[in-house]
Amino acid sequence: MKGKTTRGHIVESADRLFYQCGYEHTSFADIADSVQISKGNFYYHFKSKDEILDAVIQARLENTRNMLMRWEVEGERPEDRIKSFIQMLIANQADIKMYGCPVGTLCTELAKLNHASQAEAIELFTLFRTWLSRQFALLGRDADADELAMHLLARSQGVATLAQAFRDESFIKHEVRQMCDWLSSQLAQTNQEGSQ
Amino acid sequence: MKGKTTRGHIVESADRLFYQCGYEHTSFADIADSVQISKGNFYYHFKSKDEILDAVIQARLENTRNMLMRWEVEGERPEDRIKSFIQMLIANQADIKMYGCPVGTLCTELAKLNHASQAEAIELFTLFRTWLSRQFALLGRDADADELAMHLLARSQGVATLAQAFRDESFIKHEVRQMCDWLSSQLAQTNQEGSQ
DNA sequence: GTCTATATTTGGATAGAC
DNA sequence: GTCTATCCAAATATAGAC
Repeated sequence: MKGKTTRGHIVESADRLFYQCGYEHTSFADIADSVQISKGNFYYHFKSKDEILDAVIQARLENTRNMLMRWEVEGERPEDRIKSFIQMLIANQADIKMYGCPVGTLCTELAKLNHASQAEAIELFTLFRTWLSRQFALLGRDADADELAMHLLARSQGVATLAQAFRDESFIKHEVRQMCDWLSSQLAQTNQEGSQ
Repeated sequence: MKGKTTRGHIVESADRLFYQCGYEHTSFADIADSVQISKGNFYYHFKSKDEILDAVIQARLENTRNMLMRWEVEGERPEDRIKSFIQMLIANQADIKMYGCPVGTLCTELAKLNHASQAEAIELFTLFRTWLSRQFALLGRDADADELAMHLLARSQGVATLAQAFRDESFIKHEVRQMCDWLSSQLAQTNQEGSQ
């Protein structure tokens, strides 16, 4: 969709390069090469590198919102939807093994740069956080829904960081199983409390 | 100790700046300013920026080895020593909130740069991994000692990443309590199996 | 809208005086 | 061992032709 216009191509390539090589390490020349346009043409579409970053983050936000809506529709019960989140680690394991989590690594980098778009990047985390929190609330865990959401987010971040450091996909699979077990135990706990 | 010589000062300042601002984003000028020497003097002590990074990683490796040996001496039982690891998140919570985990963020950055010193940085993770694994083995969990070690490492990485993104120290405290609970449940499981 | 050419700045690195 | 001066390459950004 986005890829049809030159601007769309730029955002698409920048998105991938920022993920694979980092924001600061990716130069205009890299993006220009990738999109097959001249460096000069660039500035017709964006005033600065920061503007490209903004566009990339906005695109990621939109993609994430769409994905969460899809999960919401496709998953019958809240626990099925939470499983969609956990399974994302499996679906993207090849990329995660090579480049880590696109959200976590971007937030980490922007924090060190003290970059103006930090807040926007963190909003990516917030999308998952509030969505997961809502699913847990639907399961009757209103009281600690946000804590459960943050716990699950943290688990997936840790898995991504170590899977990348040790270049280990089997670790992802192993931890995903444990996260599913954890979810089941939380459901059991919920049902137990609900029946009291 | 290291801080007495100019070389030591450079490594010390570079270590802090690499942690707070990232390796690539930290320039020679930044380090020179911090150490209060001229940029030229620099090259008497190191041939390149990469060499400084190597020195920083070696210093961190040594500091980590010393810390692990200290924990080994100070902690009576293996579970006490593992608690030392978990408590590290509390001891360093102010820094973690601002800059994340020094090991995780360095490994993540070097991976994106595809930097030659990646392997050395990952060795920092390996130190914790093998040390934790040994503690779990001492608890009689030889079979899954490494998995337990990786699980704990991942948990702490995830906590650091999210605590930094959301600038939230209370999240660290909350998750540390849960990690201690998890450790207790693992000990219970171990004792149960041991008595069968 | 896209190109080439170029200005400007920064950062890593060297030379040589002291 | 430390300094100043300088070189060189890379990266962001601009100007202006087509």
